Amino acid sequence: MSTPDPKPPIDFIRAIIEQDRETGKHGGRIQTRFPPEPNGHLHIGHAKAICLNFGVAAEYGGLCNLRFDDTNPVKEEAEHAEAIMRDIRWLGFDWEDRLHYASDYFEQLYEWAVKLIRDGKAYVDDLSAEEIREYRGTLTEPGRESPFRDRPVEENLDLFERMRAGEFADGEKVLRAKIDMASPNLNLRDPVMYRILHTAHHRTGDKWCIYPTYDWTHGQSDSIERITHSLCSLEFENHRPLYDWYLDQLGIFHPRQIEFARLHLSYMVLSKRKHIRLIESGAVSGWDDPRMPTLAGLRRRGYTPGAIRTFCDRIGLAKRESVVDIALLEHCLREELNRTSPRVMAVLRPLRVVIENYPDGKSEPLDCVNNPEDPSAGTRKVPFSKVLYIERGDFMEDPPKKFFRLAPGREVRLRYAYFLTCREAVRDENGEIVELRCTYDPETRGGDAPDGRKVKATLHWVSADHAVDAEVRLYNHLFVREDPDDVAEGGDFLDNVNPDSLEVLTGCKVEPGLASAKGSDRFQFERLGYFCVDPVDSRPGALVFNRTVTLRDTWARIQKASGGGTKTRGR
RNA sequence: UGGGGCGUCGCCAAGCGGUAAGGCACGGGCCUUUGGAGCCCGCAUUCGGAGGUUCGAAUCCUCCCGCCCCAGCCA
Repeated sequence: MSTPDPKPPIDFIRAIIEQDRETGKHGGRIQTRFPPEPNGHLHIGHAKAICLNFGVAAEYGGLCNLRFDDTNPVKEEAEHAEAIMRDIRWLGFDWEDRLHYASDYFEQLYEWAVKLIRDGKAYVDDLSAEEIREYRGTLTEPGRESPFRDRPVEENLDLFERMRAGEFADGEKVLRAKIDMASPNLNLRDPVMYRILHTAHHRTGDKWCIYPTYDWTHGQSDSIERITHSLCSLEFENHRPLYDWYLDQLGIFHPRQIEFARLHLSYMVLSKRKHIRLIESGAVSGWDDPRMPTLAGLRRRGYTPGAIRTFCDRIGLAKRESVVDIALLEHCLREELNRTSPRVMAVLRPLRVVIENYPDGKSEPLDCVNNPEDPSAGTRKVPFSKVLYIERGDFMEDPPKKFFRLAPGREVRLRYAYFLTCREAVRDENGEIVELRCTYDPETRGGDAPDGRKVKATLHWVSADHAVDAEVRLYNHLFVREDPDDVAEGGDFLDNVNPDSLEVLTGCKVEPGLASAKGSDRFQFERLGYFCVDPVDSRPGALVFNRTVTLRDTWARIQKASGGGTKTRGR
């Protein structure tokens, strides 16, 4: 009662930052940055880094920059930078006027390189790429020094200037830092600082034909921007001594780099290289395919930025490589969608129902609640009539024990409408059930029986005469295994692509109010899941919905537990 | 048999010498006009393993085992 609330646990990075604030480091100033390379698209793994960097800055009264690490002109494009900015804004973050490019620092970097040469800390090397590799040594053997390592400073200066002037061909020379060819850390074995690339850059055009490597650029870029905490993923831990070396040689502002484990998700693949292969193999339609873990794909699928943000808050932050269960992401999604999505009725696999005792030609508007989680969402009218569609999976002629939906002779409730009793299943010449003959109880309008009798199930429905047709795309996990890389000898992650990851349903029947749905409108199709209008393929009169995520489905779990049984057709 | 990291419940993750938080998943119950939502309960005598220090160890020491990263003129 009177004991003060214990401080909620914070992650190790925030702990370091809080400590730095207390000790007054940098005068308490906090500055972070998100440093993407403008190639490829952002995915949910990047979202973790974005939420961390922008989140930390916001929490501690600091600032977060957006900086494009555009040091490799052969791989980068302006259009990717645009897509990345759009994705970050969509996620809900704002870098205001702090948009930077590593390429803005090329001139400064060049001057610093000259300084290192003057100080005898860098040299121009004529070795070829292959030779450099050979000279580097191995994990267990030290490397050998290049024969060009001890060139006089004046010669290095001259050569480096001529490299910049374009006198040499690609690959002919490089500038290397002179550190230690015997270091057990291979990054310190005279790393390359500049390579010759006669390639136009998306921002600097033809101004340069030598380009700084990432390792020579990153730390100084952070320094220039006065980044106090430079957060990056684990694989850069081995590079930290190199970044420290550069900063120390230059005697410039020294950010603190802290590494954390990047995100891995079950049933997903989070690497640019693999995403490209998925696209090129035709497994998915593109970067924004709703099955892709890219922010573009998730957005099109119907994910909300808020759900992704809370997911990033809940996965925690540590140095241990881990694989987060996709169920956690889906949980965060449902949590938000449940609160915010208007309910609507849609029948994906229609089964015709004729109510024999309902007057021909009559139709009545029934009151339906838009969102039981949000009274302010109000109600709407949905037309009811003699002929309806219900979900095929909601009827079974010979139901198993725990199935309590419709069956011959059984009474159920039609949501917001009436109690309905099945009298007969009508079959076609192939023996397939094509229609149900039913009766309703006029006393149960609205869904309650005056005599107090109960039913065990409530079904969604759509009036046949009023229904609007739609196409619905059902998505399942893109991979068939939790770890897509879990393949047989010589196999490939593409072998694990789920052949049923996309199921397209046409002739679905949705309630009439949906005719005007557009953009990326989100809905809960009652009893089925959350769906959104596909922002690229949907048209008025030719609606297309994407299933964002299913509702939790106890019945499906019961079926699965009891040995699978019938395939979950209706769900 | 070089260096750098990491090993706490099925999956994440707190914990930092005082006797294992929380979330997801899972199981059970209540409630319910969504088999949804909500509510309640359960779920690590044990922290990769083995020794040791200590009144007391997931936390300190030693050894061992396992996993990840590094030999791009990628980032």
